[in-house]
Amino acid sequence: MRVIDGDRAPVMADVARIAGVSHQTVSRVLNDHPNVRPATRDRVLAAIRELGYRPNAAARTLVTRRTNTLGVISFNTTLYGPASMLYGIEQAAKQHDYFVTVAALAALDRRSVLDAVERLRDQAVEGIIVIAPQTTAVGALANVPSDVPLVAVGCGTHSSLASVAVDNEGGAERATSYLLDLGHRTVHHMAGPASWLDAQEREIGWRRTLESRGASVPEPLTGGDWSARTGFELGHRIARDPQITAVFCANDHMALGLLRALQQAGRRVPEDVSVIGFDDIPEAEYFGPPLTTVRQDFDELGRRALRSLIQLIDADLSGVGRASVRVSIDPGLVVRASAARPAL
Amino acid sequence: MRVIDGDRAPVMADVARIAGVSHQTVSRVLNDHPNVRPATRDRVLAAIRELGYRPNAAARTLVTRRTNTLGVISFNTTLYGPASMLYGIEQAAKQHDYFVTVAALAALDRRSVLDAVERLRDQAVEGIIVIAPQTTAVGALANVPSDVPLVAVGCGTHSSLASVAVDNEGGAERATSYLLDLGHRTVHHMAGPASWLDAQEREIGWRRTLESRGASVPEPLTGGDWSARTGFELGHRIARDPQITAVFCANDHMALGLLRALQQAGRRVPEDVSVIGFDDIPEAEYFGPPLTTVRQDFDELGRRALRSLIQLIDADLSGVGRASVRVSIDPGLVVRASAARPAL
DNA sequence: CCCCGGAATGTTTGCGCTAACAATTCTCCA
DNA sequence: TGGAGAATTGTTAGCGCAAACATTCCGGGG
Repeated sequence: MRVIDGDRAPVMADVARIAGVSHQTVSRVLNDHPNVRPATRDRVLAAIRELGYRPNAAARTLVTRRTNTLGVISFNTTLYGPASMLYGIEQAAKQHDYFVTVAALAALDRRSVLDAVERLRDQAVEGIIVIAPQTTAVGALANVPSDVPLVAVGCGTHSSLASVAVDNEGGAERATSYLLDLGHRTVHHMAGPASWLDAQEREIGWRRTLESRGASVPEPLTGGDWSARTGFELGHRIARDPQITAVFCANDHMALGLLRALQQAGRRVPEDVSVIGFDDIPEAEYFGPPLTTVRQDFDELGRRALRSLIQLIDADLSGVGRASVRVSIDPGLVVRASAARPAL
Repeated sequence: MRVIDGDRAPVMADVARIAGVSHQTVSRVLNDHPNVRPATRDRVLAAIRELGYRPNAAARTLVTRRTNTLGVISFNTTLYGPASMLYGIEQAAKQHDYFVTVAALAALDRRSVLDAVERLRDQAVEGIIVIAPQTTAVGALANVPSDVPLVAVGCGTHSSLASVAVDNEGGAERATSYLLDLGHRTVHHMAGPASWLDAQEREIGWRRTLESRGASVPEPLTGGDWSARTGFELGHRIARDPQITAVFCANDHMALGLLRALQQAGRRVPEDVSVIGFDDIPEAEYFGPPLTTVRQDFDELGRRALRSLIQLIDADLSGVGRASVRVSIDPGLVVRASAARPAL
């Protein structure tokens, strides 16, 4: 018996004593077992309320071997995309009675990713969602021991992992076609960081569209890192080239930088240059001018990822072999004011 | 004995058997106890590696009564501020060997906040950080049973809670003074949502500055919800009023909306109207024109909150009474191109 | 040479819970 | 009215670990 006995948190046995039943009956009430007389159940519930009893999660986990916890690994939760996905994941997890613990990645190398996985496994998460859309990360993930279900979200659909992603190529194609349809001879591309799958896929979609439409394929502008800053820097190059009439940017932030660079150079959007982004961040509508862009539903992406993960977990629990989940979501073009027919 | 005995995860006893020691010695090695002969330690570590042994967190928690887990409650992790704070918190938590589980708030009422707290307590978190800067949330928090340490971050410093926050009044004062110093007769204010403490405090700082400098205090523009959209809508009103030469916006996103509205109305920034924001989001530098704004270091805010929380937890553990932590961080003005002297 | 004291290791106990099994009550019909 | 069988409740046995206590080992001083 402890010294400070009075303020020890109540345990199941305490509840049982008050309710005049065995602790097992308390357990049955808590776990919604059938075959508990309603009157008994009520007595137990009353005792629980009276004591402010709260089941000990660790003890339960120890015997059931379930933690009801999922892990989310994310590179930079500060970006709009990852932040939204995390939000969607948490919302959905709550509904499925799972907790979500996050592991932010300090860097992107193989090592950091595996460390994060280890960290989460130490905490005995039942499954992991990875928001780390870089080739290195996806590569590292292939090495993860398969005893923990794992879903990659927004990491392209080409990897061998279970994954949920937007159809980047399709989105890029839509944007590029739209510009071509407006009458532009060709479309330039401000690419995202080469190490990101999304960037690669968007570039592929753009290139493929130009080729299939018989348009010339200009050298894409590389070196961007998704930020407005690099969009601005690369934008200067675009602003200097009067040949360029249409640009498809790999994301909205870079598009913002480009708009700024064009404005500074005195080139009007969309009269002189048409610009299309990717993501549809909430601010895109208020850029100058409002940005035409490809919409990604990050929230939905997160929810879908969560659902896939739970499928995987349930399959594991019931001993069924895992079906390799692979979900692709179709992005839509949001037409606003930054793209128009070219001047003659 | 279980049917599937072969692939059961190894436990401490397995390691002990392989290393030829007792399970307690394994425990000692794991917990860095002194008085373990180096040779023994090596044998144990080798056995651990060989088996791929991983301690069972639940079992350890059951006996130590420590989960090494912290909870973060956040309203909308999609916003730049909360997302950054969450990031800072997680980074810091990792260093202190804590896990972070998040609970996103579906709504802002008292009930949702308390539900989130309950959820986290069910998971036996050792402490909670709340990122929910609304009056209602803070009010609800006052009702939380005090057996779990709790720190509010970015929720103003006026509540009775332990808190870490930016000096909103100071920041607002800095922005307002700057505009006044440029020669504007007065400064208008596009306020944030009235239910947010930050919004209230920024408005107070703005008002106090005008009063102390003897400038007239115009009616603030209300109804904003931090979004570019509402900034745009309220912006129309500003654009129509030729008297207005300077506006202090409660945050950068609303400032973006305002810039757009002014541009649409043909009013130039900063020649006709000066605009200052609050937050310094990464994009602010690339607005048209680059936004002069008050910088909040969200990352640092998150780290500080975490440190405060850990102090609280340690105080609890060692039985010392909790000192009421209250940290205030000084925001700085970032001068860019959206504010200038008024036209004569 | 023996014994003492600390270093190193082992044994036992219990954390709070659920599963498995055992025991006790009801029901309902022959 | 007496059971058979179901419904309800109780008892026991771990889950995997760390703390408390018990034991063994070892080196050096008397």
